[in-house]
Amino acid sequence: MYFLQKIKIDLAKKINKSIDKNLVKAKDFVYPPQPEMGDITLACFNLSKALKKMPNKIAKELSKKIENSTAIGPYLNFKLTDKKFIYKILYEIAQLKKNYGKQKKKNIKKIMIEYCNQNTHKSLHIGHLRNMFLGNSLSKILESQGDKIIKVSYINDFGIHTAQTLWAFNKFYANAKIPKNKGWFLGQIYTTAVKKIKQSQQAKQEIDKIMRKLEEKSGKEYMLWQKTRKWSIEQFNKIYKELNIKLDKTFYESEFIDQGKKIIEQMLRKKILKKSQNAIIADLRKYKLGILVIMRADGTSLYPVADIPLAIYKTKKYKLDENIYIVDIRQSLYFRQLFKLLKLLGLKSKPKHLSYEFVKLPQGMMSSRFGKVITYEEIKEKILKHSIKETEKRHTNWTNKKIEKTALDITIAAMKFDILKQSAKTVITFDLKKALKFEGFTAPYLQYTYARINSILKKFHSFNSKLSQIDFDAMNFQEKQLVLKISKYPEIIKDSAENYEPSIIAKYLFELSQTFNDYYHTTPVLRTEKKLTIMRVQLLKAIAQTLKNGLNLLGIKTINEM
RNA sequence: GCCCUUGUAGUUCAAUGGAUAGAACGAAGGUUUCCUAAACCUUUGAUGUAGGUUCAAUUCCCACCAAGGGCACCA
Repeated sequence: MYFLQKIKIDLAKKINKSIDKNLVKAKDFVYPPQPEMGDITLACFNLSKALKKMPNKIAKELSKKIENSTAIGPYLNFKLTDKKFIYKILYEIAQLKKNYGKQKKKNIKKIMIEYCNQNTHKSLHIGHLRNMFLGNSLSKILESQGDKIIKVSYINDFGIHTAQTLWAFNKFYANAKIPKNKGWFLGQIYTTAVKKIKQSQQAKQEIDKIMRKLEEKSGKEYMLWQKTRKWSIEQFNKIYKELNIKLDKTFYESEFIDQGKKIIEQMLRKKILKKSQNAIIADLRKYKLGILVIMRADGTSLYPVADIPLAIYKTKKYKLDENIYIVDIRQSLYFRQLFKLLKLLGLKSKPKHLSYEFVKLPQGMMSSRFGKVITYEEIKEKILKHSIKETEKRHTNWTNKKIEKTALDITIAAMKFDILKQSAKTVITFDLKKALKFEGFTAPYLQYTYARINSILKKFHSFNSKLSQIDFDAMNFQEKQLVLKISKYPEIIKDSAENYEPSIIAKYLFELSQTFNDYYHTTPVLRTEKKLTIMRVQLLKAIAQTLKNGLNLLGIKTINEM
């Protein structure tokens, strides 16, 4: 257990003893709005009812009985940052290093997280990035809390969109020169397809025909599908590598269709599904979940045909405690319908749709179906270009290779942070102009803070001083505030995991950096008395470690020099 | 029509019923013989409207206004 948590438990015990009732819990302690008020606080309003006393009076009485506490109105404030506290926190971090913030569990759960659900034959855009970044970060965060996480992706390589792209490919790009980035090229074709379909009378029939060929796995169309499918998958793998996203397993829709069709037959016999207007549907109106179409009137498959067998396969093969789907909120009705069908089938699993809001552009909604997207490639190239320029400006003596490597790390970090800093529950308005800003609440700001600390630590040549010999009495107010801030890190991670919100970590790391940068400007670390240098270096090490650990949970690399 | 979100500073976002509603960007001004100025400091400015519950409401409830999303053959 982390030291701050221990302190809260101890304090709660002391207070409960003093009032002779078991009313206060560790989690009742919060932090005062102003650091001068104290390090931790208990609001006495809730005690007021149980003790039948004015909250101000309770606070005042308690402050007399409990050491290091003062009452301000109804609040009972405590000072924590004494020598022992500082030592304990810095010791914890120095011992645990990259494990600082992690939790251990007795009952380890096996949780599958499905994300990175891309469509082949379509553009990969900023909306998909939100999915990837969230999934990547959440798996790391949940893993840090002691559970076993299996990261999987599910590629939709079989929907009608593939037939649409193939249709446009044959019609308008048959003789086109195929560029290097073939996956991106397919995205462009898809956009063309959507436009041309609107203008063409026979398009729908022709596309339906292709779709049937794909279901039959025959003909030139199927061959072309196989070839182009690979283009997309290669593109995805390249992007995952670039973004440092690692998956344990990838499922493909096309691999579950045949199995799905058999299950659909069974479900028809069990009357879970029925025929209506030649299509196969699930009538879920009595559960207030409307109607879900499973198979089209022409006999071709829709998405539940693969989703149902996949869910069964996952649960049985992996023996999951939890099965989490990270998917756009616009599919929340669909997931409720899917989960209901799984339940009707008797599948004992705990599926969870972890939704997040979509990404829009300043001009409005983004939609690959209407060709209004910013692709991954576009964003990356623009930010990278800017990043290279900024890096060159600062390091005229660096080699091109070093500049490019650093600039790429900054670029990926900037993209990830820009998305993750915002709560998953809110719509993101993605503004490329703002994404090119490397100041303020951005990844480069955090990376820069880390690089600065690193630069000091590099210049410090160790005296090999023991933590227990360091004079922490010499710590000033700002330094104590920094220690207090890093002591909160483990509970920030816990909070972020419980709420599935990487944004909590992003905000915390930013605040920590702000406090540090302010400190940096006021206080010399190396050019001062030796004993102060030793003490400050120790503090800096702890801050750097905390920044590194936190950024790692967001999937962001720290940079030693920038 | 039914269901679900969301309205906070010029803009983009915080604040899980608690102390003076915080940041960032923008705008205006300032800091470099001093460990990286991708930094720091100062100024500027906001809870859609009208009620209710509460000792206390940005937060909970109701109505209205506004925006967005989902709802039978896209995923």
